[in-house]
Amino acid sequence: MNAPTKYSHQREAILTYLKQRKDHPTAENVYIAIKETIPNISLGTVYRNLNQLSSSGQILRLSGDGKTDHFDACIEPHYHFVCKNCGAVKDVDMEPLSQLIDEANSVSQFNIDEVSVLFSGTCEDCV
Amino acid sequence: MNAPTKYSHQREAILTYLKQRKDHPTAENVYIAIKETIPNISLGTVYRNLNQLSSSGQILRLSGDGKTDHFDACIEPHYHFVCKNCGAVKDVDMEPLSQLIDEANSVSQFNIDEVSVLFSGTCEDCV
DNA sequence: CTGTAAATAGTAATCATTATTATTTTTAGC
DNA sequence: GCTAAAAATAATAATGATTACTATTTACAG
Repeated sequence: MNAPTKYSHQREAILTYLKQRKDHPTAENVYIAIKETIPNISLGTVYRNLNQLSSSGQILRLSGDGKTDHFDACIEPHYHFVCKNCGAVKDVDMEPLSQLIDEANSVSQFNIDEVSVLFSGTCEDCV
Repeated sequence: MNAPTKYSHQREAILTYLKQRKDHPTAENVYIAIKETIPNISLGTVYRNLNQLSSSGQILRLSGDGKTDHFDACIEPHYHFVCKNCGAVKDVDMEPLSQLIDEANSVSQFNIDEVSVLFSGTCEDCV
């Protein structure tokens, strides 16, 4: 089991901030936003808490744009899109395919429990 | 249009090496392997050529394990798996769903031309 | 209250990747 | 085969994202 978790004002603020966003901020985005209310918060604290929140399943880490990770407080399975031009990460409002993981497990020797579906192309703001 | 491409011994070796691998090496892996035959090759050269080969569509870049990119000389659409324990990236031998991109385009305003499906869990070597 | 362990701020360090630059290779035209 | 221009290279410095370190602060059980 993991180390016990103590309450922290900073972690609370990070989670609250993420929950009220519909986009998917990076650690840097979160850091800048939280500084408005907690001016002396440290970037390391943001990273540590994002790691803790995602490994405890409270938020989702979105890798895959190759560079920086993005974070999503909506932990329901859903698909994402990344714009090759501006780098924005957005939700794709389609029904996730429930059979994907089962099918992958049946054709492989792996023990699969997760799937990430990431579309890419150009977003509506980058014509 | 891109800069014209001149032949290079190093790029040839990198592509040949990638084609004969069934796993999906990182830039570092490629660098170490190619050094066997071209001892003074530079890591920067490996990165530059992997970038060039992937942006010209000759190889595939696999992001998504969060850390390092992996490269795949098989450019046919197919799905991948990453082991959360050892980090290995492997192929999943299932038929890719051709309708995924169409469906995502029909429910969104994005101009989607690519999709990456990445399963994760534990591989057969990490029991 | 008090002790202890977790969390923090501030900073240094690491890792993957890209940029820079002087030199070498490729290759097209003679 | 030579020659010249452009691309590619090796070596190294620099960057950007993330993690590690450390002294101090905070949460909270007894």
